[in-house]
Amino acid sequence: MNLKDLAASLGLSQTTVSRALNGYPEVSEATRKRVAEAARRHGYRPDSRARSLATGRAMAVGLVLPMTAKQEIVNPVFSDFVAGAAETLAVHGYDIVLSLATEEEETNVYRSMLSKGRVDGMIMQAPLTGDRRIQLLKDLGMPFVVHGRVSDHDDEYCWMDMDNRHAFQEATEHLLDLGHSRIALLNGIEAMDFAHRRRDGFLDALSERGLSVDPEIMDSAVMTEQYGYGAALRMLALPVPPTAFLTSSLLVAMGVQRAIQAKGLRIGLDVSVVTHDDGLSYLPNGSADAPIFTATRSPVREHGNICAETLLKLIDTPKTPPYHTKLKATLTIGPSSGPAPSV
Amino acid sequence: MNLKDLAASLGLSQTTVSRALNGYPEVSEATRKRVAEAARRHGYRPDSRARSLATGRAMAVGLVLPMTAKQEIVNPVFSDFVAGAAETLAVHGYDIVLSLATEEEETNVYRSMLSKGRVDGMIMQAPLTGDRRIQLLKDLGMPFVVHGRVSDHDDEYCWMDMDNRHAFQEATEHLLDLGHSRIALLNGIEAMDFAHRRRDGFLDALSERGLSVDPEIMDSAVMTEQYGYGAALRMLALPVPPTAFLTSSLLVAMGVQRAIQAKGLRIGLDVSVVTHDDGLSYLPNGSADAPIFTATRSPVREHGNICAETLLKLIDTPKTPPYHTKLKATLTIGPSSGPAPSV
DNA sequence: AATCACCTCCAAAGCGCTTTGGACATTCGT
DNA sequence: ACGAATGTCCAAAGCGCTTTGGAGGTGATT
Repeated sequence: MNLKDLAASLGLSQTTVSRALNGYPEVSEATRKRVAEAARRHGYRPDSRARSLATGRAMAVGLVLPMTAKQEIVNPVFSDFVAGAAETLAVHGYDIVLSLATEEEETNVYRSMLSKGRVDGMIMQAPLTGDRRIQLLKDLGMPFVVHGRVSDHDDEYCWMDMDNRHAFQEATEHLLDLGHSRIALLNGIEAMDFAHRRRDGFLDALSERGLSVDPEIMDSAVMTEQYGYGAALRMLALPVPPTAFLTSSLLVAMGVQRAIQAKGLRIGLDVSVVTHDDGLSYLPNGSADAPIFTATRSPVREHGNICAETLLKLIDTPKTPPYHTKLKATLTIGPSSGPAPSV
Repeated sequence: MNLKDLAASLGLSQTTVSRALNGYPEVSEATRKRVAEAARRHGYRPDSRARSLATGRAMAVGLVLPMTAKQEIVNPVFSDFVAGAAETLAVHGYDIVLSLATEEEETNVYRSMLSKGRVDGMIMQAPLTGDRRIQLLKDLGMPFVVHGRVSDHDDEYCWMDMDNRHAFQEATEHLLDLGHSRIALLNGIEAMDFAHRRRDGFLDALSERGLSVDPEIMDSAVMTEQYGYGAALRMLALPVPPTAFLTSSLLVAMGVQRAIQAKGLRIGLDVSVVTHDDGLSYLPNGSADAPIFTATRSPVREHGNICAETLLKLIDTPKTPPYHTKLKATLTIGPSSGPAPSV
C-alpha cells in the first residue's frame, strides 16, 4: 500500500494525504483523522527512500566502526559510544548507518557513504595520528564530527574530545601528592592519537616536579587485561619496582590488580593503581559511592550523546565554523591509591 | 553532479552511462572507458536512494541495539557481533542500519525499519523469553534472523544460536569429572532466553549424577566483574562453600577470581572456575595456547558472520523455510579448573 | 452585492536512478 | 545482394514521496 493507493482509497489527493500524515496545517481536523485512521488500518508505511529523495534529507548519519584489520580487535568503547549517539539521534528521528573501516581498502573505506544520499553526516571515531580519513571526509564535503582529534589539525574540523592530557596530568599529580615518585605508565597503543596526549600529560606532571622518566616502566599496547597483568608482573620484578601504576583503561587496571595480588602485595597499600575509566556500562568501576579504582572518569556514552548533538547542529546549519567540545574527566578517589610505602 | 549531467557532458544518454557504470554488456569497451574516466573526473557518486528506489533493494540490513532502558547496560557482546556481521555484509555491499530498541515505546521500536525501504532485512539480538518483537518482525513481513532464540517458537523463524544448554552441561560435567560436587552457578539475568537454557544444561548434568541443587549457590544478574566478585565472596563465606564456579561470562569469572584471591585461596587448586567465553576481541581468555580460564568458547564475532550470511540468503530467496544454525561451543581446558580438593 | 481573506483541497512537477522496448548501424551467413 | 543476427545506443516510463502554485468554496467585511 503506497501513498497513491491510500489517497485513492480515501477519494483524496496524494497531496492532502501526505499533508495530513505529516502534520501540515492546511488540512481539516476531520480529514486528518480520517486519513490517519485509514493509514493505520491499511498498515501504510511511507517509503523512506522516496521521502528522502523528495526532501533531500536522509535522516541518517554514518558511523565507521573503528577497526584496523591488522589487530582484529574491536574497540571496547564502541558499544557504549554508539548507544549514546543512537540515543540522541533517535530523539531527532535519525538512524545510524554503520560501516566497517578496514585499512587495506582505504579509498573504499567509506564506500557506502560515498554513494550519495545515504547519510546526512558522519561521525568518525578513534582517529590515528595523522589520520588520512579526516582529509577524506573534508573532501567529501559532508558534515562530520570526530570523536577525538588529530593533534596537528585541531582547528580545521569539528571534534569532541576528552581532555586526555589534563586527565593524565591530574592523575599523575594525585599519585605524586601521595608521595609516589616511581610511577609506571601503561598506555594504549600510540598509533591512537589520544595515547600521545595521555603520555604528554603524564610526562608534564613528572617534569614539573623535576622527576625524570624511566622508559622501563612505560609501556603501550592494546588495552587488555592480559597486557596489564603481564606488564605489571614484569615491572614489579624490577630491581626498583614502581610503587604506582597509571593505566589507560579499567581492563588494564584489572590486570595490574591481578598481578599485584599474585605477587602477594596489597593494592592501595603496597602498590597504588590509578586508571582512566571510560564509564562502560558493562564494566563499571564499582559503584558511584564505592569505586574500586581511583580513576579519571569520562563516560563514553556521554561522548556519543555530544557527538550526535554536535553533528545534528552541523547538519542543520552547515556553515558553522569548526566547533569543539573538550570534556574534563573527573578524578574519583577510590581505595586503589594510597600513600607511597616508606622505604 | 548527477547522472543526467554526466550523460549530458558526455553527449550520451543516461541509459548508456548507467549501463557503462554498472557493468552491463550492451555498451562498447571504448565508451565504458570514457564514461568511467569522466565519472572519476567529475567525482560522480550515484545517489543511493534513487538507485534503491529504482531497483527495489536497499542494500542495507537493520540491526537493533539490544538495550532495555531499565538496566542501562549495553550488551558487551554487541561490538564484536556487529563487527562480524558488518564484515560479512560489507563483502556483499550491504550496510547496517542501527536503531535503538527501548522497551517503553515497544510499538515504535522499529520506527526506522517501519518506514519501508530503508532495509532489506533485519537482525535481532538478545531475545528475551517470550519476546514480543519476534511477532512484530513476522508481522512486518520482512526477512529476519534472530541471534539466539525464544525457546517456545523455535521453528517458526530463522535463527542462529550457540548450543547453550549443551555447553553448560559439558562444562558442568567437566567439573563433576574432576570430583566437584558442590558447584556454584553464576548465570546472566534470566530474562534473557539463553540464560534459561544454560541453567537447564547445568541442572541436567547435576541430576544425571543424582546431585541435587542448592539455590544458595545459584545466582543470576547482569554479567559484570562486580557481580562475580560479590557473589563469589558471599558463597565462599558459606558454611559449606562451593569448590567450583561455573560462570556465564569471562568478566564474571574475573570477578570470581578476584574474590578467590582475596580469600587467600588458589584458583584451580582450592577453587575451580569454568566460564563461558564469548571470544570478545578486547577481552581475550589468555592466548589460544595458554588460556587463563577453562572455558566453553564460541566467538560471537563468528555469530555475526553467520547471522549476516543467513540473512543474505534469506533476502535472496525469501521463500526459504525457517533456517537454523546451532553452534557447538568448544571446551578448552585451562589452569583455572582442577581436581576437587579432598576434604 | 461585491470584495476579501481564509480554509481545504488538488494537479503536476520534480528528486535521481534503473530498465523496458525499441531504433539505427554494422556485420554475418548464404 | 539480401535478410538476419548482432552490437551499440536512446527515449521515456516508472519507483513513491514532497512541494509548488493554484482552484474552488465558505464566511466575514465593506
